[in-house]
Amino acid sequence: MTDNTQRPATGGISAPENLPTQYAPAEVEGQLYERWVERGYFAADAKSDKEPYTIVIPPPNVTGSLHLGHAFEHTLIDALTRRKRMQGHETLWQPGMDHAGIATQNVVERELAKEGKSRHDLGREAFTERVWQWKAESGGQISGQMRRLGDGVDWSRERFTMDEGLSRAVQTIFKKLYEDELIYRAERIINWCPRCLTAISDIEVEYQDDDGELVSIRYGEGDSSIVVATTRAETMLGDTAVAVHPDDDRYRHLVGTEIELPLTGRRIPVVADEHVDPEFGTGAVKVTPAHDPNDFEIGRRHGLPNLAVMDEHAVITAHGPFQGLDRLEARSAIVGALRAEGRIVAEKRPYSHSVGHCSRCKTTIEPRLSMQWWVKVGPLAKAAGDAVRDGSVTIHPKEMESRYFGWMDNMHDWCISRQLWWGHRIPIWYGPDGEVVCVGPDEEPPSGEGWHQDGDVLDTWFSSGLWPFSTLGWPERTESLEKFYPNSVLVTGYDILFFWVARMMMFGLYAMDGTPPFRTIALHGMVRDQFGKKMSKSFGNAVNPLDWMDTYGSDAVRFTLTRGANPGVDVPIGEDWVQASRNFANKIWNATRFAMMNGATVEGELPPAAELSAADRWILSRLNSVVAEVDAYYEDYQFSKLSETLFHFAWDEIFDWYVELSKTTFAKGGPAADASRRVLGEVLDVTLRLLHPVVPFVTETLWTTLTGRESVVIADWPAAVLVPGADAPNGFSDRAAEQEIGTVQQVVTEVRRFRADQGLQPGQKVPARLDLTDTPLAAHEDAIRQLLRLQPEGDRFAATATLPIAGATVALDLSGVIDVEAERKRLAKDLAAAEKEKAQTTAKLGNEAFLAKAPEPVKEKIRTRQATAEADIERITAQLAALPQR
RNA sequence: GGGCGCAUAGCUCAGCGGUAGAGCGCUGCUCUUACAAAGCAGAUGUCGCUGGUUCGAACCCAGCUGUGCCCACCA
Repeated sequence: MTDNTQRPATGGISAPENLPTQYAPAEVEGQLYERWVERGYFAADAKSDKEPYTIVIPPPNVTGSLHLGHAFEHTLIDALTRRKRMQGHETLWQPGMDHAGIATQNVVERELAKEGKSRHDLGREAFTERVWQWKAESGGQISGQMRRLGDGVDWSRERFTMDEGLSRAVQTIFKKLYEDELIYRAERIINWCPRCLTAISDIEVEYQDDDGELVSIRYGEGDSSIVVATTRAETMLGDTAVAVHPDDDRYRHLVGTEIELPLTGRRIPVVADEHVDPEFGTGAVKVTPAHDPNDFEIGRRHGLPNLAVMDEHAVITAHGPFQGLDRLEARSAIVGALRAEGRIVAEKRPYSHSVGHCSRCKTTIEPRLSMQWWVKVGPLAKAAGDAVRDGSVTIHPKEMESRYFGWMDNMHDWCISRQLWWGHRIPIWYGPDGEVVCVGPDEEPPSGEGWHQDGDVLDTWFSSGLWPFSTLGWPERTESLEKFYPNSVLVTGYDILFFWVARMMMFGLYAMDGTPPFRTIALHGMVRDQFGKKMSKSFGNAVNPLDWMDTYGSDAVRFTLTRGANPGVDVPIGEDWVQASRNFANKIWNATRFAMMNGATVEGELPPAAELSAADRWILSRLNSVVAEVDAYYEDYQFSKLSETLFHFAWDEIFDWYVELSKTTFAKGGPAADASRRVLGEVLDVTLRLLHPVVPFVTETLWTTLTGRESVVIADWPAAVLVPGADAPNGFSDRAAEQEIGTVQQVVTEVRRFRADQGLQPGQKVPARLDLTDTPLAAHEDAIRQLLRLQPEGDRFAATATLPIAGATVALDLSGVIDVEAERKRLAKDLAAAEKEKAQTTAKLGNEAFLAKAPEPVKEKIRTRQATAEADIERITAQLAALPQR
């Protein structure tokens, strides 16, 4: 769709005089969003001929609400898709949510606990029903918040990982993996959360240093005794060996013998194993195969029994005085008992060591031997690594690749079964005679006496790994799947590179016959507070982005986040910065308002180059450069750069100079004013379109008012700026005009500085007289007078000094009103700076090595600097000489 | 224990081989008819330390110090 096919805007603010002097974001944002949705701007059509552009949302948890991290990620995705939409792509921003197995089950269980019930009181079916009910009532508040942010997602395609369709996808791939022998069942040591009562995968374990106590315990008696050290004394009840290094002479004589395990009356063997580090501690380690992953491996190598002494709640089950104690009670009880027997030979307290915690509830993980389902990741991870290695998928920023490879190349098999009720139930049925049957989506499960389904559900990341294609209808070959797979880019935080990205890569390549789920992975950083500290609820520095959006507008929040977004780098954000962004929005608002009140227009062709003033040509030339810069930054995911570029171009160049210069032109009227009105309209039109992906709301209001067209959402993305009559088919460029306006700026700034230094009031009468006759600035005399607020015709003064700034002559009155000493001081400072600059450049140009080796453009630059310094010295010396003598 | 990153203005960060930048904060002056959520002007840095490469280093190399993150089975 192009601009001229758009209908005129209806309703809302349509005339500049209706725009209030201050921008009030809250009043317009909500209505604009609903209008966009109603008009179907965000709907993606699988039948379209346009080139597709697809991004899937990293699905937020149903339990979640929008925090700044989401706001950040969504802003980046939204900006990318909005731009592509304007560029004429068939754009899909796929929304949806994740069922978040453990997290959601925990929330609902907590709710039940308030009623004094547990999930077991309800039973499996009623409990899951209850979760669905919870989801319907309070889950998914995030979608309302996404609307507030302005996320241009296709709501008609919203998906949930527990939807029927997505569940079919889960079952389908499970069966495929099972049949390819990439899913298997095995008894291993897994990470067990004794509070959630489920296994969790390695990456769901968070390690942190905890203070513990390292006790050294003497096993056995006399010459055949061995001292072992442990932080987990309670597991000794399950010890089935002591291990030493095979080459350790201290213990060589004991290998193969049995020694007494204290408190139990059992005798356990001493085994030799390479895993033991003879340098650490006493060089002897107790072996508890049922409660430690390393010990399990040692046990397997030596055929040791696995003796479990704790149940799923981490309560001791071993017969004896410790039965019924939980692991911590048991630990101190056992240490006490050992001490009483004189078995404790050393204690080190506190002893800081790394302990695993459940990422969901922070409970200390208990390694536990149990039967679980696993994905054999070897071949899948290999393919996922290769896809990046061979360049079919690229990672931004590139430094993150090494992390990705490090993970993919060393991935352990993935434990996918969870002892939960909320999630995709494992499609495995067991028969009365030990049969195991995997049931596909359209198959009848076996029935009859003794058949039952596996009670576990799948890891929540199993279904989110299918997200890039399950949301498009897979396993069916739908039109949407054909059109929108693979996704164009994945935008997500580096923190879930392994949780999520790795899984999508493996499953995508596997399910889609080697086609990766996306071509590019663009990783962003984490949002932090204004001091660079991690935001967390417990630390009290977490911010609710909705509060800021209410106060300053969604655009302000979005612009702040984008402005801080360097690829892969964390983003600090503080309220001051949101305020600054709001000020920017207000500035755009007022500048556009001014332009419209002065008749700026987008109607008709741009006037031919010959009819444009230097200022017009300058700003159009700059506009053309900015369009190109912004495009380049978008292609490289340099959000910070593109926002910064637009911010400075709009404020420093358009608003501070072009708009100010145009005031004089408008006041004069005539054809020059008409030309300028058209140029100002053009510049704002293009700039608003460039800004729209980042600040959609304020640009929509202003652009529709300025142009009278339907919506900037469906406007064309700006292309090269073309001016009739200018021989510049790839975009208008006018270096001479840029230089000329640069000189005007220099003169005006110089005089302003003089006046500020002199403390001269603007109301005070004409302290400077301009004589620009026969200079290139003659044409700008009126504008300069206006900018300096000089009287149209100043009196002549007796004592004057001239400032030969780039050929212009500014005559300054130095009689009477000025502070001669202050001026002398200022000039002396400037003179010193200029002389230093001259000395530096002269030294450089006198350096033979420099002249021989430096490239020509650099030398040219230095020569220019030298010339400028010399001119400055001449000028300042003249000014000093002209100062009244006393 | 490995791997990766970072140290630049009071704060948060750009710059990554040719005169030190931005936003906020700070100091003056100004209600100039788009905007005081503004305008104009200004101050502020031996670019962590030490060496090296180069005509030239904030930028490249080495070492050091400090700091952050990721991974890892050290009892």
